[in-house]
Amino acid sequence: MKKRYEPGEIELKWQAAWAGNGKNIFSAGISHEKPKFYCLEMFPYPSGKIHMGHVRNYAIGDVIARYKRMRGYNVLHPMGWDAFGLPAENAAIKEGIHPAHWTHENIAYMKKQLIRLGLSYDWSREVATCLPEYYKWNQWFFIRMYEKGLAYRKASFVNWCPSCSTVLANEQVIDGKCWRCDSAVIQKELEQWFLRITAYQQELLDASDGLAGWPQKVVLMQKNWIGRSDGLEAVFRVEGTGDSITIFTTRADTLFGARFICLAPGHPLAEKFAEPGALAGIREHYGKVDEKHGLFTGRYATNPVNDEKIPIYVANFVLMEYGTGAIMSVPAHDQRDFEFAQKYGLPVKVVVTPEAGGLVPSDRAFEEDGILVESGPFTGLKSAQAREDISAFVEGRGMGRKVVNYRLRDWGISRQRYWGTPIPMIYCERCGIVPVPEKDLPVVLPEDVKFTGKGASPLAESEGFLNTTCPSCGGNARRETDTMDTFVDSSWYYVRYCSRKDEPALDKGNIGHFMPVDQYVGGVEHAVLHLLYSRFFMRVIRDLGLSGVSEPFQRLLTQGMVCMETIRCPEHGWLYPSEAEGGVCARCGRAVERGRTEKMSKSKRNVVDPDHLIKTYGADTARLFSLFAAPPENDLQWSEKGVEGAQRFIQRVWAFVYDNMEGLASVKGQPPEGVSPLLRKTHQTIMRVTRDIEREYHFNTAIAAMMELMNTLAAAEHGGREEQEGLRQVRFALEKLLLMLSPFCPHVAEELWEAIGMPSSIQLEPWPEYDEEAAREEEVELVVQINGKVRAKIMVPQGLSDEELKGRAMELTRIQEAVSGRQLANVFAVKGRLVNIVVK
RNA sequence: GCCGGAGUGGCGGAAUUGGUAGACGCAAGGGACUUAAAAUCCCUCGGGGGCAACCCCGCACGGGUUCGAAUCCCGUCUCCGGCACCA
Repeated sequence: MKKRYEPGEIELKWQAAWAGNGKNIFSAGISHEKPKFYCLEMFPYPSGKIHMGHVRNYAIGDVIARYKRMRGYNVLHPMGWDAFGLPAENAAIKEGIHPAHWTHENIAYMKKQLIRLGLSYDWSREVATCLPEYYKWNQWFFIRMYEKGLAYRKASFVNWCPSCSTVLANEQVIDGKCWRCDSAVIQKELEQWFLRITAYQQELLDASDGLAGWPQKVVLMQKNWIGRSDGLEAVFRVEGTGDSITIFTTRADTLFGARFICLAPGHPLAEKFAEPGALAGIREHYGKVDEKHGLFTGRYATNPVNDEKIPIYVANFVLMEYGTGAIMSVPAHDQRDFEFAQKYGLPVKVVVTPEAGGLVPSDRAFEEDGILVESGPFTGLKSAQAREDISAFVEGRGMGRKVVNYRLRDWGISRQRYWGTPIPMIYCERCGIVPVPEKDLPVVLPEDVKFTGKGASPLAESEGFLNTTCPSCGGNARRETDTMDTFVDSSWYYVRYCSRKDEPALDKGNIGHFMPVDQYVGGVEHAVLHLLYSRFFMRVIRDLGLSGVSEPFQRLLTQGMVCMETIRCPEHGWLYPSEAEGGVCARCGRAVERGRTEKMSKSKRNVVDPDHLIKTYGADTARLFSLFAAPPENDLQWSEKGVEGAQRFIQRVWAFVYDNMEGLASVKGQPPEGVSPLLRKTHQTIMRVTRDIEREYHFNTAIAAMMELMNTLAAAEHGGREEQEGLRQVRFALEKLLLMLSPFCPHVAEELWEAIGMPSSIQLEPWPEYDEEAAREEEVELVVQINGKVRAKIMVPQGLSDEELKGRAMELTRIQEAVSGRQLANVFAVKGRLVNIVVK
């Protein structure tokens, strides 16, 4: 053992040992002796290099995996690559590198980085979604779904990102902008393929409440995204045409207040009733959050509840995609209708008044529930009751029915790009749409394509790909040239991991053994994207008979972002820390401004390069700091000084072993016999660390507890060193410390374990047990309060009764003085460690 | 606007079945070792008062419940996240 701790050296040594010439000690197989534990982290997009967010995500997952292995589980801990996507294609356009080449190079580099971090993955299950043997199964799922009516094609207005030249799903539009590139999204009408996630909307919603191991925040976001609302569909007959308009409302209680009808510009009757030129004017404003625009059709409709005739308008703010594409407008009780009515001089009729009394405001809509007025036989009812009764009344007249609407839309998966899974469909002039037969899968991406970045997708220009024959009639046909949204790839990869690369992809036995994922770890940014799609896919997989599991992820941990201070030069903008040494800009010498702490990003230059970090401090330190600085679900503020502090702790452990080598060796294999503060502290630490890991993975406090044990150990070293029993205790404490440290800092734990003469890998050791009896303090500090204020602290023996504690407290001189001359009202004793004396 | 979550030292964070506020770490100050520096080790470290034993004030702010509140309840402010013409 060297005196100096050299992380680079020992980390490479142990990484090689773990990989063990092809026989990775972390590979998992089906086990009948051990319970399984499936630990999964979100796989990365191979963008080139890993970033600190990955380091944190994977450090968290690795501690869990290693901890569970020590606890006797058969741990499945795989890793792979979310390898399709736009950056590869953009690189092809810009630099002329083929996306496959670019992607595989990045994977090779990033895989080295992950191995260098000492992450305990089973690489025999590695997937890359861009490989035909992987995406074949995307196509297979697609065809199965097509057969079941879960995949279908339709024309609709879609979210279009002009910069990415592709369609985006609703979930991928953030604040009206593209989730990838931030460009403003526009609406465009296109034919595309959809997956019918809405077939599972109610099941997904119902099951949400069962996601006990998920952050409630994420569950809530999913529920809101599905957005169930219960209401009434009511039929309004159009005067003199024989047409009728069905509207959807959640406020049947306001039906008597309906003053006009609004149709979406895309509604069939809007086209029938409105003059085309004027309608086009309204359509221009459709889907935009701006002023309301309306057009009177000249027609009137009859309110089914009181036969009142009200005018029909076309309005830009009514969405065709939700409900029926038509609404009744109640300006008194809906702010949007109120604004519309104001603009077009339409009447307002109040039908609900505040329950507490008082007037309905005249400058805005009164949207709350209340008491009905001027509502015929329903006048006087409360809103909730009126909704029921009016709905029943309309239903009874055969003019409507109660319905449930959802905000969730089907998932549009067509992407007009090359680097994705080809949608396995063929268009035949004679037979129409024909799926590619299973024996012809995969439909492989052609290699010989040009990436110009202009015009249509490269696939549409590849003659060899485009032209094919119809599987059904053998005639000329052409292929679908759109590829799948890459979220399809990631919706089932956790199922693929259940089988090794050399095993069949969807093996029921393997899936049955390992699914569901016991612990999933990743960023909260996927709360409604990937996580909802995966829950949908898992149900499809279940309904295809491949698994009995409905929920893919038993427990979910969403880790916070990695943040760092930003630095700005008034002239040169954002600076890297290295460009601002001494608080001045390296280029112009002006004083820099220290900005707020924000998520690490290249554009703000507040990034730390993992390669550099590992080179300087080693993987163990990088891991330790990532886990120590904050609990996993919080944002983490990166701090170079904090990293040094983490390394200092490792060095202290190292130096302690080095300095005490002889003594430690002399008592090898001799367990301690006596009791001592050090032994007590050791048992207490095992208790705390175990509890902190089990309880919500609070690694920061677990590490703090280990630091405390190290502090105690360092202090104990000086006393009684000659004595053999003392040495036995020191060795005992140290062994336990190394065991507990090993999931966090596996390399240094392994090295020191070997140094103190342990014959086999620390990875194979069980997690240490604690003895509650041995952890108990002989004496406790008794806090004595008077009227809730601390007035004394004394040491008393463990286990005194409440009465004895009160006695001990009362006999203290200080307490006597404070109490004398006042009336004793009450005395409380709490948990054997606090006495509160109440005096008046 | 609606729905969530959070406000604790100079900083990251501990302490929640109501019971010693500030564990652990960082920064800062002082000291030891050294020719010197680094490293290491020791001490101090929420604010105020006092020679001292000690006392007062402090968990965003204002109330309340309680013997006792960072923790429970009501109100206010600020910050963060999600949704956003979803009828």
